[in-house]
Amino acid sequence: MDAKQFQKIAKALADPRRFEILSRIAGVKEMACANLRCDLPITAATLSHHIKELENAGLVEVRKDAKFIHIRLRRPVWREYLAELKKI
Amino acid sequence: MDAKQFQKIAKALADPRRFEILSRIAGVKEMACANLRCDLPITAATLSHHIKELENAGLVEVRKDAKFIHIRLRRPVWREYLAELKKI
DNA sequence: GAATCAATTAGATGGCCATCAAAATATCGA
DNA sequence: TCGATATTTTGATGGCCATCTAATTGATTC
Repeated sequence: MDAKQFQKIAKALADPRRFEILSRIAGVKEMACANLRCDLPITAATLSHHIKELENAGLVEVRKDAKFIHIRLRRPVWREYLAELKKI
Repeated sequence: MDAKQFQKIAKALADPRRFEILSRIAGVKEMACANLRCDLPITAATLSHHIKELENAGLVEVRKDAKFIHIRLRRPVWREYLAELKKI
């Protein structure tokens, strides 16, 4: 993992909403975007923004299924990030 | 570790300068503040600000020795943070 | 006591970003 | 085709924050 991605991930995790999203999708194979919105007190526009940030950091991947999108944690990237932190 | 501190740490890590500081003091028992400034392209005021943020997040502790201050990583907190991330 | 060095504080500034509302795009069902 | 639902995009706004300069505090040395 290069420094740039590491930095992006750190920034992505700094927002509580994004961490919440990560926590939720981590427990399942994948999760519908609309499903996420039920619990989070944010508009669809804001959620869309956060998902893009997570995707841009390489932390999640998105699958489009007709009207819906499904988000999935990229576990190898997550593990790599943890390993990077543990180096300290 | 409560959610508040977890959040503070995540935010503290999001700034590259602060992560750099952490990386450096992690390798030694403690490090003089003036020593840190040698390598970082920031003013003393900014460094002071960052150190306070790290302290506020509970990540470091500071020892004052006459004119100088010495910074030390609080390893148990760091370990706790990693453990928290690993829960995901 | 004056000069010097380390660090902090105060105050200002510029940029980034989470958020929203509104409009647009896309897909489905009737 | 029309309306409904899901998501994205656009544009705007307000707040937070990294950074600086300048002034201040505290400690040392001469």
